[in-house]
Parts: sequence; structure tokens; C-alpha cells
Amino acid sequence: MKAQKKSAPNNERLAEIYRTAAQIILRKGYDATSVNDIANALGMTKAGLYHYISGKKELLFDIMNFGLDELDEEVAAPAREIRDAEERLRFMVASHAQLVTRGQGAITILVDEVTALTPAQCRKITRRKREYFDYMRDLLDELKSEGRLQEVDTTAATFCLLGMINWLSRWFRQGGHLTAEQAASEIVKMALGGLLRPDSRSAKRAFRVVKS
Amino acid sequence: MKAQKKSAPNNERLAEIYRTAAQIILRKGYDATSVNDIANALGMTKAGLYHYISGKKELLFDIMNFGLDELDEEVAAPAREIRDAEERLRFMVASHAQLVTRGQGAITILVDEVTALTPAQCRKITRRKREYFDYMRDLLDELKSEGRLQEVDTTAATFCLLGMINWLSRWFRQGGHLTAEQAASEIVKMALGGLLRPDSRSAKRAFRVVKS
DNA sequence: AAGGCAACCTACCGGACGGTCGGTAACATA
DNA sequence: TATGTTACCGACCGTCCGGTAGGTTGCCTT
Repeated sequence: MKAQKKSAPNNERLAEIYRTAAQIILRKGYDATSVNDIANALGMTKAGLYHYISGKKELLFDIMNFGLDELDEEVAAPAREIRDAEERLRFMVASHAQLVTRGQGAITILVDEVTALTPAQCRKITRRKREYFDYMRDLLDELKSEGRLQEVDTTAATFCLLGMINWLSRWFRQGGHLTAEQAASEIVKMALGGLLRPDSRSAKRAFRVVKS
Repeated sequence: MKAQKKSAPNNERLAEIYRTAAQIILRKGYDATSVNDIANALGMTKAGLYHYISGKKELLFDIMNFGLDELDEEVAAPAREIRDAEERLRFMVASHAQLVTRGQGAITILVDEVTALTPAQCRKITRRKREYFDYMRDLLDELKSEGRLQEVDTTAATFCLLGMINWLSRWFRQGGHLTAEQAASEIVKMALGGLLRPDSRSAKRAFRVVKS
């Protein structure tokens, strides 16, 4: 029945530990969260929790990798199957945003809290994040080379995209006036089309040319 | 010569303390920053620093209010002088973004770290932030009523704007491939016009109508 | 000259935190 | 029934942190 690695502790419980820890860390921050807090939330003692984890930093590191795994599996990998660049971008922004709203916080934690890791751990996480970032920027570059992008710096634009998406975790609340799908869709609209109507925009442009 | 409040400690030194503390807290996070760290960076001891501050949380609270003061003085107040709504939006996004890139971190800190405050302090900061947020959303509502906005939810759009702007502090580095002004301008472009070219966008819309 | 006060210091305290040690109870295996 | 392993617990340790007590130095005023 069990097909997991033989000598490791119970994997299912470990996943529950990651999920619970991620939620608490997300709410209170890594430093403000004590190992005791996490243990109590799981209904055990600190010593009991240390049966599963090897240290507080290692726990954070594992959670971050868990979050990056989710991001790869649910956003990056499916995106690679989409031929059209614009559709691919739409999918990435929407599915990434939904991962943030739906998720138990693992993806969000790796956004902040990187400084709490050891330098070696930090380097590994940063490298994985960098890979994702580059994939997104390459996508924008592809769109740009097809002439479908406005005159923007693709690096800055990628950061803007990620900023909007990551910011979701700060304001989106389940049961608020937007559903997760609606919130994701608003971000897609904003990212691809911006705020202003095109006609208003071009009118403005003409006006400014006359002025100067 | 001195026209400051008579019994309070040296105001100039206090401002230096705020600036230095803000930089360290911005880099390492509030919890990971000890009072000793701040004191040493100022060339004094912890007890010496406590001559100026009444507590670690109060220091954080003061820095946040300092940041919000900056935001009011350099973004909100000048914006109120601008008649045209679109120009006002442009100005707000650009000047807010430049405040983030240029600043010593006080504005950025109040973005994170709110949870470190006492409930009463947190409520006050949240109220001030809320005022700023509402002012920005009202501006979008005004543009929308003038018919100059795309079909977006103004609340979500405001969060998107603030997300892009606040995210700046995570990636913008002085001396990088963009100047502070260029970075701010990229955010304005992204916020107002989005990524895709209008013509590409309308072509896409027509295509999808045909498909479905 | 004397007093006052701002601007620090050294030394210390109580508490919390990460982490460890040596158990124990439950269950599986043989 | 003996043996091992997993999943915990209570008690403890060293360290570091926020904060305080009480002093010293030097400038400013009167």
C-alpha cells in the first residue's frame, strides 16, 4: 500500500506540518513565529515537532521549495504546452494569481523571508526564482519580437507583473467582494490592457504633441 | 537659532536615527534587527540609543508615520493641485514610485511589518494607509465616470497599482540598468497602457469572437 | 563657580527562543 | 515474548534580546 521512501518519517504528516507552518508563518512572519507556535498549532510539543524537522531554517527552506514546486507544476509546466505567446502569458498570470489566492501560503512565503535563510539556502531559492522570472521575461521578449508589445522594458514589465500577482496575498481575502477567479481576471486585464482606454490614450498623446 | 521644541532630545539626531534604523530594518526585517544592531550602526550602545527611543515597537511606529508623512507631502498633497484626473494619476504613480526608489526605506517598511506593531498602533497605521488607498481609488472612480477607464474593478486596480509600486523596493537597485526615473516611468506606462498594443488587442478580441 | 541637562556609557536582569536529551507508549515484526 | 522503530513528551540548556538602573562627561546657562 505504502509506496513512499522507507526510512523517512510519515510523509503525510510531514505535508500537514508544512501546510500548517506555512499558514502561521504567512500570518505572523518567520521571525515572529516560534517553533512552539507551529508545534502547538499541530497539537504537539516542540520536542515532538523536532522529530520531523531538523531545524527552523530547514523547515522554511523546505516550505519554500514546496511552494516553488507548486509554481512549476501548476504554472510553468502547463504554460510550456501553450503555443501562442499571448495565450501563454494570459495563462501564466491567471494561474499564478489563482495559486496565490487559493494556496496555503507556501508560494507567498518564498516571496518575503528569503533573508532568514542561510546564504547557501538563499542562493538555491534565489536561483529557482530567477529561473521562473527569466521564463516570464523571455515570454515578453518573444511577444515583443512579434511586435505585439508596447514600448516597454521587458525586465521592468516582468517585475510589474510579479508585483501585482504577489501583492494579491496582501489584499485578497476569501469571501471578499471578488472571487479568486475574478481577482485573477482583474490582474490579467490590468497587466495586458492597462487602465486607460486606447482611444483616450491616443487622444492624450496627440494633445501632448501639440502642447510641446 | 534653534526653533525646535525645547525639552525634546536633539531632533536632527533623531531623524538620523530614524533613517539609519529604517535602512537596517528594510534590509534585515524588523524582527531580525536587534536594537543593538541599530545602536551599533549609529556608533553607540543600546542604552545610549534608548535615550532617544522609548521602545523598539515605538521606533517602528514612528518610522512608519515618518514614511506616511513623506507620502502625504510628496505625493498626495501635490496631487491635489492637479486638475486633470489622468495627469493626477500619472503624477501619483510616478512620484510614489520615485519615493520608493529614492527613499531611505521608511515608506517601504510600513508596507510590510505592520504585524509587529501593537494592535492600537496597527490600527492607526492601517487607517492612514487606508486613507491614501481611498484617495487613489476615488481618482480611478473619477476617471471611470468620465469614461476614460477600461472596464476594470477600481478596487482591484488600485491594489494592482500599489502592488507594482511597492514591489519596486524588492527589485530596484541604484546603479542598475534603469534609473529611478526610468523605473517610475516604466510603471506608469504599464499601469496606464498595459503590455499589449491596442491594435493587437482588438485583433485578438475579434478573433476570439469569431472562434466562440 | 554652580547647577542643570542632554548624551551617552557599563553592567545587569528576566524572559523567550532554538535546540537537545533521555525517556515512554504504541505498534509491528519475528 | 523479545526486539525494533515510529511518534511523541517533559525537562532542561545556552544564548540572545528588549529593556533598565545608575553612573559619567561635557556643554550651556545664570
